[in-house]
Amino acid sequence: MTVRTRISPSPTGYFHVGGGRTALYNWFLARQSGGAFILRIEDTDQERHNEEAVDGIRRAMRWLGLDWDEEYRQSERAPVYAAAVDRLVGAGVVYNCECTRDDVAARKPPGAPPGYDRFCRDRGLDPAPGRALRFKVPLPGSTTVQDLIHGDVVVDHDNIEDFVVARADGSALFLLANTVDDLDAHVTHVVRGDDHLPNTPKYQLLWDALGGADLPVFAHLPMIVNEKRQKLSKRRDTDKVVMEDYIAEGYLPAAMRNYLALLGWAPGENREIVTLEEMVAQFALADVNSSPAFFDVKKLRSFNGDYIRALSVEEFVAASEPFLAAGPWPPDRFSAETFRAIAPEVQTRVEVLSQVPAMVDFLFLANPPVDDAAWAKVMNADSAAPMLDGVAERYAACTWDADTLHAETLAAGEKIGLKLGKAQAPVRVAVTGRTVGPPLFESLVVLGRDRTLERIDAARARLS
RNA sequence: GGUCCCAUCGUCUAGAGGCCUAGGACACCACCCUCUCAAGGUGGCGACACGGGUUCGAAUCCCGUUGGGACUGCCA
Repeated sequence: MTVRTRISPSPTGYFHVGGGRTALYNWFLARQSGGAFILRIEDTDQERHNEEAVDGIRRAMRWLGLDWDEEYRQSERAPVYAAAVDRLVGAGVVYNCECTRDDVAARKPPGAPPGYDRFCRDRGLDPAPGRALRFKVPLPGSTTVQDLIHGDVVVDHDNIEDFVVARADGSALFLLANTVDDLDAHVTHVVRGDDHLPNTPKYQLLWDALGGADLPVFAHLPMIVNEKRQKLSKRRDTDKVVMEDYIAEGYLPAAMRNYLALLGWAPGENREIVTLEEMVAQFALADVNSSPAFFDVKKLRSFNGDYIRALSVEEFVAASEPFLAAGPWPPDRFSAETFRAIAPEVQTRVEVLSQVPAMVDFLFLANPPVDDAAWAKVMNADSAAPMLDGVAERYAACTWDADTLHAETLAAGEKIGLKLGKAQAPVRVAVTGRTVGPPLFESLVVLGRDRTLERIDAARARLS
């Protein structure tokens, strides 16, 4: 039996990191077995879905490096669902219901549990406008979900309401469309968030009613949660949930993939940074945890830093390009060659690519802004002035390489009783505008003698 | 409220009854390296929710308690 897995996002907003992990696991399963991975856009709710989101899903999936073999849109499959509804009607497992939410609530004593009270179950209502179709949950009975992650979950039918299968206008609801699609597409593994676990008995009931043979294998993934241990949601956690935001911030797909894969699964042998190939080879649903995992952006950043440092300089330069293109300098002042010269120093100093421009802006801005706090901290007239005077004189005449600049700066500092650590600070602020940044002497080499001297003069003038 | 799920350092996890004095990673702290900041190196802090069983032996199995979460739409 060939493995067939699917990811079935609903295009109501941008692609979610939780969806990313679900997609990743499904993709692992398909790729490790030569099976198929299906993208199914669940847009049966015409009201809420939006087309831009569909593109966003595809973009995010491609960015993650997840390719799919088949793609479906539920909105294009209405006739298939209509046929399924007919089969259910024919089998006598559904009934028409005219109750509104308010009707049901009015019938119940205050404080009673919500859920449909099966009022219309035996009324034998004919189809008519305003009447939805409900599934007649077999009573008595119980359904067992055999879940690879949670084990056997048994639910008594008394606790399953007669859920709506088709709207009054005849259109299919999530549960029906979802089940029919899995049946039609011969999906073998349903791997999704465990927020769907309570739906699964209904899914199984429908599967049987539709004449499905072997059920798919189920694996309900633990939720990815926020610091309050609530499931990550677009509304509550907008700042950390949207995949596109991470793309924009300069995370590497490989780092995101690796981090996501580790949320609920571990490759073993105390290893964390693992290649895609290793993950595909070693991933197993049986090894997935059952408890929720906090989405820790700090750890993600750390992973990203690791991945950035593992890049070759050429790869780093290429990955930085879009962020450089959006830098705060006029485009004509940017030089790829200059960036390439300092790139190895930048590479060990950023955790996300969006930090790159600020590391090198002093090279491409005519007048880099001077940070006020930095200026206040190191530009005290007593030592800064003589220091700047000293290096100005020495830099004007010396050989322009890092070793010489290092020696000259050291000497200028010693002359006024400063160690290099203290001595370099005013020079750094004068030239780069900041107290921190890439190594000073390498930076000066790349900047060039003329501009270095100009900036030292300007700072010196401002000092007096 | 009802149903269901979950419970190892702050966080992600290793752990399938003796290998556990509970391992790794992120974060944090200290030190080393060092022109700043990083990176790198070394070390440190830090957990089996609680109570009962079962067993010669339990983080691991069972029951209960407590605590968290999901679901509870003619949304998906």
